[in-house]
Amino acid sequence: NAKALAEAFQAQLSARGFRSTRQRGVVAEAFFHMGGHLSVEEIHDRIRQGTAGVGPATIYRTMKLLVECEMAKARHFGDGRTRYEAYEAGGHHDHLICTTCGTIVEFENETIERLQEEVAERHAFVLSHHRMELYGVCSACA
Amino acid sequence: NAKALAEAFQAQLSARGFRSTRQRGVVAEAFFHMGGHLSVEEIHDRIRQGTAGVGPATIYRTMKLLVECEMAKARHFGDGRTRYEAYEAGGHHDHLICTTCGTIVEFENETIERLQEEVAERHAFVLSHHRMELYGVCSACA
DNA sequence: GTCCATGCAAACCTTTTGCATAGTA
DNA sequence: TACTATGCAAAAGGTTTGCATGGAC
Repeated sequence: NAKALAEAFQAQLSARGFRSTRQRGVVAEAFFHMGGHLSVEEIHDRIRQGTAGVGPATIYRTMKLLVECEMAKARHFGDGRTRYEAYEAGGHHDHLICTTCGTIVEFENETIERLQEEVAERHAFVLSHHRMELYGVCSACA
Repeated sequence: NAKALAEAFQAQLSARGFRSTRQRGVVAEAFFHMGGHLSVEEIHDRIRQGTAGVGPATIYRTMKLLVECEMAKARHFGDGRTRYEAYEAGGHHDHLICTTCGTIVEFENETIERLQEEVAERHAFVLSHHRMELYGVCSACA
C-alpha cells in the first residue's frame, strides 16, 4: 500500500503547512513501493524509468520532509551515502549486513537494547537513539 | 609514548615496502600524541602549529597507511567526516556520544558482544566486525 | 640514479543552495 | 494573486588523484 502511505504523507504535509505536489507524491510512492534501505540515487533511478521525472534536488528535499513527518528514517552505513528506510512506529530494529553481497537483514533484540540502557546509565548519559550494525558474511556468500 | 609508536609505524612501513619520511613521522606522532577520535582536519591543525608543515593530502594518505599497518582504525560517526583512533590490539570497544557537546566515551560490554554473536548465528551470518554507537546527552549537558 | 612521496590544485562524490520559473492554494 | 516548490546549475564539504618537484634508499 505504497499509495496509501504516499497519501498519508501528503496529508501530513498539508497538516504541517507544506504543499502537496505531484513530485512529492511520486517520490513518496516510489520510496514506499521499493522498500528497503534506499539512497537518493536509487529512488531517482526508479523514478526516471517512469514518464514524469523528478530532479535529484527535489528528492533530497522530499526525503528530508519524509523524515520530518516521521515517515522515514535516515541511516548512514559505511559507504558515504545516506540511505532512507520507512519508519515503523514503535518498532525499532538494527541491521546485519553482508559484506560480500550487501544484503541487509533487520533484527530486533530486546536484551541488547536493555543492556545499552544500562551502559548509558552507568556513564550518566540519557540515551536518545543508537546505531548498531553487525557486519559479516551471510550463508549464501559463505 | 607517541614517539615510540611513530617509530614502530615507520618500521612497519619499511617492512611493507613503503618509505619512511619526515611527514609520515610527523603525522603519526601527532596522531598518537593527541589521542582520541581525530579527523584529518584536527591532525592538520595540530601539525600546522609546528614549524614543519604537512599537506592535508599527505595526512589523508598517511592515515590510510596507519590503518593498513593496523595501527589506526577508521570510524564514521554521523558528522560526515572520517575519524581515526589508535588501534588497540585485542581490545574492542564501542562508543557513547553526547549529542550536545560531542564528547565521546568508550565502553566495552562483553554481554552485548555475545548477544550480537547469537543474533548473527540465528541469521546464519559469520560476523567480521560491528559498529555500535549510543547517542544521548551526558551529565554535564543535561 | 631510480623510483616513491609530497604538495598543490583540480577532480570527485554526495548533498545543499541561489535563483528564475512553474505550480499550489 | 501570493507565496511555495521545482529544476537547474553552481557551491559546499570532505576526500582522492594527476602531475611536476623533492626526497628516500
